[in-house]
Amino acid sequence: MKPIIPPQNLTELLERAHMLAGISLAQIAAQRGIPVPKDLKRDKGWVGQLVEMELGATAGSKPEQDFLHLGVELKTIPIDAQGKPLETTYVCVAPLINIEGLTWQSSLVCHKLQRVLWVPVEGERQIPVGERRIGTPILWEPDPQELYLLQQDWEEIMELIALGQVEKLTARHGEVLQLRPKAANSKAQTQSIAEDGSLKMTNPRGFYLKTAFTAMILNKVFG
DNA sequence: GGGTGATCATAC
DNA sequence: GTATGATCACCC
Repeated sequence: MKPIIPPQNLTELLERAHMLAGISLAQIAAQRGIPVPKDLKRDKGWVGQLVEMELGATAGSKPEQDFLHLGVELKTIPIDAQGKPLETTYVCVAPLINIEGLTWQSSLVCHKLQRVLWVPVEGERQIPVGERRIGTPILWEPDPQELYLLQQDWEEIMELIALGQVEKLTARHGEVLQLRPKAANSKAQTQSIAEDGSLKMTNPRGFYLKTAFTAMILNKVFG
């Protein structure tokens, strides 16, 4: 088994990612001596962590980019036979308190999305997990219009959070970026801002990219 | 069928 | 609880 060392530079990372194109998840898992789950119901992060490992991402639970030294965030994305995303893409947890002075440019969303290596993976449930193949990787940096859309949504959502309206926010807010629950379950609680400016408890939220947005990103290369 | 809200595993 | 990795599954 070859040791997995973090890629030294961007070129090396891209080379590794391109070598995975067309490979099945079972092939990679076998190399690593990792069992393939029968489905992802209880292994929702399995594909992502397998690819992370294979590409030499720094393991850990830090709120940082996967390849900090390269300024790259890694995202696997499940796609259907047409190459369309099957799921929204989780970005990061949403800050609900101590957000005075927080700007788009200083936000975690902005930082993480500065440069993303998208690794498409067949994700239709009818395909056995092990038989699902990895697709062509896409290194993406948001263009001015994409940045504009992201910033608009982020500012609208954060404004409502700051005003104590987090409970009124739904996944329907935002054109490309949405806020949704991100927790062990609906009973999980964290601090948030109340309408009178004091603190209250609410279900933790996370930022997600909507599928129409990620579909556009993938299509820029596909077509 | 698609999208929103809910949930799963794991490390610390 | 918070953070990582996300997909599940129910309701419209």
